[in-house]
Amino acid sequence: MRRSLLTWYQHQGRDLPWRGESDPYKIWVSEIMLQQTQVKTVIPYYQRWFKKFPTLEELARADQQEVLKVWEGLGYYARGRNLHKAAQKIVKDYGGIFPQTLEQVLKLPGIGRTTAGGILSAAFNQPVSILDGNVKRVLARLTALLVPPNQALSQLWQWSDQLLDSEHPQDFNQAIMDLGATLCTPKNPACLLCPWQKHCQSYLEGLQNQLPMREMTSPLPHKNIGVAVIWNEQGRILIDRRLEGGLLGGLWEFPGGKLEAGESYEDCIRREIQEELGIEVEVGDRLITVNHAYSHFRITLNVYHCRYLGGEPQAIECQEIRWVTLDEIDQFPFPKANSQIIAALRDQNYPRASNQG
DNA sequence: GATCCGTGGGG
DNA sequence: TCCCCAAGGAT
Repeated sequence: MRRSLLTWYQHQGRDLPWRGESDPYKIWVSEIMLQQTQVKTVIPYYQRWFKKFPTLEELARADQQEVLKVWEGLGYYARGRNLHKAAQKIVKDYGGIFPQTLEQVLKLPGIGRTTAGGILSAAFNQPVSILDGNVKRVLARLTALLVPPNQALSQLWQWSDQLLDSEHPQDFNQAIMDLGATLCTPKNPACLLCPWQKHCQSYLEGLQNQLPMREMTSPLPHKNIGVAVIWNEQGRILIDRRLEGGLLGGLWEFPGGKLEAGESYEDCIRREIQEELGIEVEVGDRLITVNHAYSHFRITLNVYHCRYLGGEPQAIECQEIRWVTLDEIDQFPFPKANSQIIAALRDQNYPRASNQG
């Protein structure tokens, strides 16, 4: 059974930029980028990353803002922040040499059991099992698991451990992930091409399109947000850097906040700007409305041009604030929903600028 | 153990 | 348009 998978992998495995790579730094970066993120999305970010941070030492020396700028658009920004923190820890604790024991690797921020197994098997051919989304799906189908995978994690880890080819852990882990990504897909699995067809309980029972069982999901709540593009008399815009811990931590944004019951967007924006920045603004024309879905809620950004009236801007509910021109704004990492606001500002501003000469 | 944490693409 | 889900980890 292991042999049939490895033979399939030898002929049908994907050719990916990090395959055959022996530098643990490069393996590590690929594993972090691939968390909850498809290969196609990762590849351009992966290439760009090493132009900016060719070595682990250069990553450790970088400023967090540079790291987040390269990560901009990839999402789950704690991954980028943790990559940076872990690089500094590796330089400090291990002399810049990526650690090679499971215990040490698991202590690095952003690395859990699956990522640790992925790194140790891919970089050092160590027999450490993994349980990513692909493996969960493959094993759930293989065994015809009758509960959602996340309700049977200890069982799935046992199966992953038992199946792992201890003679070829590097290729085996890559192979089972490729199987899940290319044949044993979430919808319409290509069972006729599968090397494990004869071993697959779901296929034998005709259940491959019913399994794995779905996880329980609750409907996403929706929030309406008032957002301010605050202009001063020099034609600069006020942006703020979000607090470290939570959603989009460390990224820049246009200030604003949640609309309260019975409140107009004008009132909301004046209130939020006073609370967060301690300044007064006049709310003007609506610039754009942006709908965006995060992983656990949806928002509508109602964006208004505002005029700065007075008060000294203070970083009350953020890390930092800055007045910037539209030309400078590209230097700062912004979340995706905000990039639509920037695009709208450009569209609107260029004709204005040309009219003014 | 349940929640939080982004974004893009497919059906 | 809407829902699903993708190389998960931290709290």
